[in-house]
Amino acid sequence: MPRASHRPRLVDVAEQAAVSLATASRALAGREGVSAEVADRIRQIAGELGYVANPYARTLASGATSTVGLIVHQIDDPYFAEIAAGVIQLAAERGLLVQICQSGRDPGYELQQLRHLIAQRVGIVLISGSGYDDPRMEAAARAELAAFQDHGGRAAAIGRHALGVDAVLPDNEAGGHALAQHLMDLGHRRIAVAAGSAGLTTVADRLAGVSSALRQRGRSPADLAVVHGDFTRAGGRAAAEQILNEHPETTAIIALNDAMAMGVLSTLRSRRVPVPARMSVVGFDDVSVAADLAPSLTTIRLPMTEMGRTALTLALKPHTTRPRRRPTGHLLVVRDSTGPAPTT
Amino acid sequence: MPRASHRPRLVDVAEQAAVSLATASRALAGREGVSAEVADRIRQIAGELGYVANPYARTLASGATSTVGLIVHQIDDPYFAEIAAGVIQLAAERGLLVQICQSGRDPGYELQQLRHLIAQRVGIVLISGSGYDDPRMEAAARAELAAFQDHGGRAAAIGRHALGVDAVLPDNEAGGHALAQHLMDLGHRRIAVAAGSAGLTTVADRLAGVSSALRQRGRSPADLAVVHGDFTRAGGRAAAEQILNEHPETTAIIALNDAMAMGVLSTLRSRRVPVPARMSVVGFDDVSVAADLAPSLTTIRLPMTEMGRTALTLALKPHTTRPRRRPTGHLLVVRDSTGPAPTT
DNA sequence: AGCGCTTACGTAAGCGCTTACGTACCCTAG
DNA sequence: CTAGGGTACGTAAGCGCTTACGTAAGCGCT
Repeated sequence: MPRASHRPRLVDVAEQAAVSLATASRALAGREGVSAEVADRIRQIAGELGYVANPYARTLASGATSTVGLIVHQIDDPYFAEIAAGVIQLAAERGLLVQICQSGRDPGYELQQLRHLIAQRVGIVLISGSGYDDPRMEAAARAELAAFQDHGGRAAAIGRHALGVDAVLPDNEAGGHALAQHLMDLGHRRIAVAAGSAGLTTVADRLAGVSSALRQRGRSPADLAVVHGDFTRAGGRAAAEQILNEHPETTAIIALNDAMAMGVLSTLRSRRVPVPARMSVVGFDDVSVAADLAPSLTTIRLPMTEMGRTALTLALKPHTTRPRRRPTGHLLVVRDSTGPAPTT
Repeated sequence: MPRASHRPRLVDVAEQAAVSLATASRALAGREGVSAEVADRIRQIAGELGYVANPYARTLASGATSTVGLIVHQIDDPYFAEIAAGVIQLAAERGLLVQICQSGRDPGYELQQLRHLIAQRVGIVLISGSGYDDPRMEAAARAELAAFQDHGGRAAAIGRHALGVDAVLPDNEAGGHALAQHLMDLGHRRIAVAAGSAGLTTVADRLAGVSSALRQRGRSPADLAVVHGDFTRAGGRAAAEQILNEHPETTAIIALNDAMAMGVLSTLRSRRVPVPARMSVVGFDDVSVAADLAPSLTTIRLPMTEMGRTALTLALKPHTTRPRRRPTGHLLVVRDSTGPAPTT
């Protein structure tokens, strides 16, 4: 491990300014108890010396951390990359550092990462990505976060409601509803869903929205062909294969995220199923490539970058007993992957 | 700022084990000078207590940092996201933490981020993304890194040769060469290049490869229509427009990264130019979506995740006077976006 | 028996900050 | 003129670790 180096220390600044350590510290922290002239002089000297406080010493002495830990499923998934971009942006504006961990969609490993971050004394934990339908794990994470907050830490979640912390909540159900409605408006009656792993709450919520839309139109959700797979492009490809084989009458596929939608489009292309002439496809999230696909993807837009910023904003506010909730809103973006149901 | 909390400290472990602080520290660090039985007892007690060393205290005392700072242009660009994934993976295996900064492709801001990371006492700096054709900035960054390494820090770069530090170097020139060759093999004679900003060394290198391939076949690189734009999808769209307007005889477009290639495809689609029947398109990088585009993209595969891992691996090795260089290798991946030149 | 060497551990001095408390000094009120 | 209360600063005690150095015991050797 490398060894940190001989940068100017606070003593150097204090010496130059002919004041004590305490005064220098107060002046640079902008705390009161220092006359304006002295404070100015100290700040100027610090600037000239290129003094930057050693965060390790500062944290050790004060107990106050300025790093935020961010847990994502996979950083190279555009959904999480965009969230991370938002978090990093805002953190940079606030002079905070961001540490990123990948959980790989494994609840056990996620819990481990969470503990690791807390043990590393980050001040803020941001946990993003769908929750898991695994009461033990969720309870453990919840307990961990509660203890963390009891000891002065702050936490916020993105896309998970069951953690007992402030949360940014995408309009999963409403979005699913809007997608199904859009397809029914186009005359589709045989709709299939390419859903992510059954154990993810995001999948359940989006699916619930789809079902409720069907019910609203007097149609039985039981008619819906739901195929589960990984919440990835590969999962989408597999799901599409299965749908084409087992439900050949399908005229529209709802993929529960854009990654799966891309996989679905990929399979349809190789199977020479024209989109949207023969099959309509919709996604969810509106990752930035969605607009550039061929055909461009009809989907639900979620403001991912914004969501990252909001989560950090929440975490920077003081802890409240009742967790705050910030719904994201959503927007149906109609592009070229959807069209009227084939009349055959 | 939150306040860190009452976790077990090393004294607690030492007390329980009835040994001194020093012995406990040594035992947990696995250093010698402790008998096997005592060391075992200490480790066991630490485990029971859930003891995790306070990294701030540890760093302050030892001067050894275990965080690595990673600078990327944009984390939500798949190229960088995949690199980051590799870095984070390996860091997790090694028990290191990763701090990510975005430079937004602005050399000035990048330099600022670099200084910030160093001031924050990270032990390792990883700097990724194309270099800039701005001697002042590059020299400043180089100087900053040299000073950092002189003081015991470690640094590595990904895709930049001029920083005087260990570097992972994508086969930019060879890749460009291979792309041009592939297109010429298909009979294309009117080739245009959708290039990123002229100030990026990556752009220059890839372009040089293209030119050399032309020269090798006895053709003048002057014939090549080169259009510069942002190294993004939007830049690709704009470049394609310009190529279609100003060089209508073009039958193949080389986009110098996949993002631009996606923009190019997008424009071609909206202008109803069939790919590859009327126009072939190639990209560079092979980001994971490239295979799922319509048509799937012929491109040069770079092992981004691997590159991230390699860069960190280099940085974990001791400093050498002569910077190490690790070429990445490359692979031409032929997919559906390229075909024979139209015979008209 | 005495010497030096090694091994296993303890003692204590920091690392560079923050901050509770102490102490001058000045101002105002009585 | 002094008591009381600010204000502006200094003193010093940590924060939780690491590590140079000290020490005592055990060993083999002459």
